[in-house]
Amino acid sequence: MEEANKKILLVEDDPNFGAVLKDYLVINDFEVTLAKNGMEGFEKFKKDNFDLCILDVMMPYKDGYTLAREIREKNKEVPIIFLTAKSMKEDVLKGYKVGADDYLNKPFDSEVLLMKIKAIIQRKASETKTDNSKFEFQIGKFHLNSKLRFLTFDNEEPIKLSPKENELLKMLALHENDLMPRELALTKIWRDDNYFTSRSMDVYIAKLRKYLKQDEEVEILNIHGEGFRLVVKNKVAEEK
Amino acid sequence: MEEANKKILLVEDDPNFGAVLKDYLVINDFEVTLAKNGMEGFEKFKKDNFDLCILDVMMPYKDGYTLAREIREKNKEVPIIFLTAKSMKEDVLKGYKVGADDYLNKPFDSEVLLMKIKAIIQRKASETKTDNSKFEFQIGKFHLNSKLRFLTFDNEEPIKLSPKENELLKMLALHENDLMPRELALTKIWRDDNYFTSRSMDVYIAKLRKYLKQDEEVEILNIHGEGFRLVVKNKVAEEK
DNA sequence: ACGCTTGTTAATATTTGGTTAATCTATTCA
DNA sequence: TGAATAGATTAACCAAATATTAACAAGCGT
Repeated sequence: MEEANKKILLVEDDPNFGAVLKDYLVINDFEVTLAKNGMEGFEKFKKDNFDLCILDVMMPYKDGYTLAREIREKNKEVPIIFLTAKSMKEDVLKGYKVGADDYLNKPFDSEVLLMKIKAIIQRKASETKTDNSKFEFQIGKFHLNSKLRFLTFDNEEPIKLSPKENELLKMLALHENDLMPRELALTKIWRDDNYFTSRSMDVYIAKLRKYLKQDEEVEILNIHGEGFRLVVKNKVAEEK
Repeated sequence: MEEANKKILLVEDDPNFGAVLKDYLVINDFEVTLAKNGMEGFEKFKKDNFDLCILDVMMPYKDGYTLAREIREKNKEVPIIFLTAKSMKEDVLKGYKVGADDYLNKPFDSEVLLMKIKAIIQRKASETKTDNSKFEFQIGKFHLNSKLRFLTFDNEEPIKLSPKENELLKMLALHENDLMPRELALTKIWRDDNYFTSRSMDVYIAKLRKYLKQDEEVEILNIHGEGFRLVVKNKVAEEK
């Protein structure tokens, strides 16, 4: 996955402290949205997609717990860290009940916060990678299941695909009727772009063509010097 | 889901404190294994399947961080909480680097610990899809009762399955017609993923195939480099 | 100690996957 | 138009993964 900067929603009523903390996080490559109370925090939360929320507990209008509960209603996944000046037991317990991921007493060490943030975000990331997103494709009369590495034509016996065949066909399918740059497949699938991997890729293109020639409507065209194009007749490149 | 008691590995060198904490957790319906140093902790960890590890940082022979690192090598999922007397920043950072889920300074409030435990275990529970409750499966013309470890075909004499045969077949059945990753079975059933356990698993796959070949409709396919797939013909992988 | 079950390791065969080579065709551009 | 470069296709080859059977070791109840 592309390592876009992680977005953090920071809700803190003390403008000085808020600004300092925001700067610190920005310096550490996070994209930070600062809200100065619970109300504003919730509005901003609804308008964007955050990877993490850091909420001050004591705030006017709407305290951190209430905000956390509202956020949880919208999103049961997003990690929440509470900041509090008090270290009262009741508060800590309340925080965990609302579904906090962590808890930090002020004053706290900024490096510790940073570490917690990284730990939490990394944990989420490792959970998300079990996300197999899209793995089924219709290619003319063919059906590709790239998780099971099967290519099925009509009701015939499925063709077993090797990992490379599978990934290459999947990548072509993802660019159906559009250019699939050679370099893309080489860097993503072969993890190296040189003369030999390029020859290897040609071999795989040939294999795929052999499979696909059962269907008149489907073919892999070469775009000289650029890459390949999986053509499915009577269909046009679709936007996403 | 069956609320089996959650298993906690508690590693604490102070025998008094360890015993008290263990009792407290047992009273709160956890199943606690107490180890009095890092060595013992690791041995016990390898022998069982824990839902959570609570590690004291300062211990003779093998400190908490080292132990945590070893545990992480075996299992990247299990939550780890550190206990420490010191509240040195370096220690906290070190803990997070090793992959801690939380951090608690002694003396701490036992209720807070309990809350953290519950929060962490709940989080894991909602992530994991390892369904522990189901124990009866229809596999083509076979019926598997994984509690009694019986595999029945038609009205023939039931086949007794060994624990490993049973768990492996169950795991395949849970993924019927879908990929059952090799690594999943190895980490869950064999608790270790290396060359030898992998060979061992192959042996068990062969045994299961022998049992299953009575039914034409059922077979275990290999997906090279990925895992296995229990195929039941005239059925399709179901979405959830 | 004996037999039985269970699981691991070994030994060996087989299959699969991927790269490279060899040869041939197509495209580009000077 | 004819090198030079890019792509196509088939086959040879090697390494890694899997299959299968057998030998072996540990644990356990009798």
